[in-house]
Amino acid sequence: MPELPEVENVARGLRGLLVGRRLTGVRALWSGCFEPSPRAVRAKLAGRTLESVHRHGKYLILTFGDEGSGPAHLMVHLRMTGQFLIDPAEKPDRQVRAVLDFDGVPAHFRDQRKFGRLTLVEDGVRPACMAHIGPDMLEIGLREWSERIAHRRTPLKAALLDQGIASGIGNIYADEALFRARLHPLARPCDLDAEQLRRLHRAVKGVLRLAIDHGGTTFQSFRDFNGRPGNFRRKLRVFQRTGEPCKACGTAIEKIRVAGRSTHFCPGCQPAPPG
DNA sequence: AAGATTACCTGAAGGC
DNA sequence: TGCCTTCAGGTAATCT
Repeated sequence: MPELPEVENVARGLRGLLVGRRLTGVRALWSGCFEPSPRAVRAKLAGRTLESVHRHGKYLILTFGDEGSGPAHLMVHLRMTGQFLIDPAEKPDRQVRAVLDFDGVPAHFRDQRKFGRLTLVEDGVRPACMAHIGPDMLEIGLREWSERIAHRRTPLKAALLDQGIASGIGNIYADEALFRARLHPLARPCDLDAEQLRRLHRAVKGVLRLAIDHGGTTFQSFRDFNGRPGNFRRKLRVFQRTGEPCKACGTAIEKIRVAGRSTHFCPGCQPAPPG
């Protein structure tokens, strides 16, 4: 389940191995992952050189140069199960949806559940799928973040997952950040004082940075560009630890449902909000 | 208007 | 063994 730390690791891999190479082939094994179509992506990008790889929230932005018309971009969202495997030893398996060839180096876009998308974006056009996306969670400062979240009445868990407030947090790191900030997932942003907001902002950024350093979290499907799993899993304090003792206080971790998502917390460290 | 629900998909896991 | 149901989570669209 790629969230910001996993996507950041993918971005670093693509950047290190593919920038400066020419996109020599675009093969669709499942055409549905290309927007608007494999044909359009091929027509616009084939033959051009990958100039940069950026990340914004959970999006990857591949920018291609050469050609008089100015740069063009391929925006990638891995959604739930997407991965990029660079120069894999094996041929594409049944879950590989696209192969991008970079001067003989194949990049397999693999995605079990077909939710991921590779979207062609013309330069200067703000793509529709980015229109509602807020600032990247690693870039946003306490003041701006507070302005965007502090008036919300929805549960904290839902607010953290709202990509319009700040982008990059998913289910795993939302739970982990709330634990580290000692805040209950059902507490409301509008009820937090300045100190609690500061603590949460710090906890979110801290857990994201730590996870990046550990190569992300792997449950079933996340792999880095070499096919290696991330090893942040052993650092998790609450996520998928239902019934196990809290590492801080020993209380059994509980699982509830918030905003339609499974939510893990420690009742001892994260006391219920009043009401 | 914001919160909740469903659709999009596939595969793993659990129940019987 | 095997069929059936449930669950997993990111996001857009649809409903309340």
